[in-house]
Amino acid sequence: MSIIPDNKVLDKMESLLNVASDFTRLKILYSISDTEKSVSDIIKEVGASQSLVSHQIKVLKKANLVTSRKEGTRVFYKLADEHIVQLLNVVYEHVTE
Amino acid sequence: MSIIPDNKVLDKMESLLNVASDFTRLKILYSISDTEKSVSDIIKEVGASQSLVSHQIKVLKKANLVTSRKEGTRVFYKLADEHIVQLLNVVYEHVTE
DNA sequence: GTTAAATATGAAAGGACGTTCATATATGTC
DNA sequence: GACATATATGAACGTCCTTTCATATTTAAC
Repeated sequence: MSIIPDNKVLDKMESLLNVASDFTRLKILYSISDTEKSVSDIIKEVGASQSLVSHQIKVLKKANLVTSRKEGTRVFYKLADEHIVQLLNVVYEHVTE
Repeated sequence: MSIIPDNKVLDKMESLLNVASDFTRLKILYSISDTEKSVSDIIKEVGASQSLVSHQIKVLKKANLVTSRKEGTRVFYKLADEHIVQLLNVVYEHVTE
């Protein structure tokens, strides 16, 4: 793995890491890591304001880290794929030794 | 993994991801992922200015992602541990499908 | 159609961050 | 000591981002 990936790949890597590197967004990702959850459930579990959670979910959605499903007035979100969990795990392992 | 880690752990995760989520720093990490390299070698391989590379190495060092060894006027840097490579790999896999 | 609940959006403030430029420090050589 | 090379540091500028506040949109119930 001695070769530096080309700029296009590095750009995408930077974006993904950037999206993941936020306190609130990390909480949201963990909160929906086992099951899909509605926004109000996420708000309760994460303990942040409605507006903040909504804004950050939008960031996660735009980066394709989460997918959504609408049901009445509620919107359910879940992780887009298993890579996210792997990423969280690797980082978790690193910081907890 | 349904439970959200406590704030102390999340803070550390946020920091690690933050440090990793930069174009120049990613390049530096890749550049020393196989062997230790001197700053001047890193500068050549990464293609950034001396000042920028030095500043960003400092960030990596402060976050304990790299370790250094001095030899005369030169300073050699290498990755601090294998978790970093794992992190890069997971992210790389994700963005290249 | 009004009201209430759930979610999304826009603007604005404040701080953090990447980069450049200039300069400093350290080490080796003559 | 003077000089050259390698690396580090500090200040400054512009830009991006997180968060809050206020408001809009959507859907269901009555």
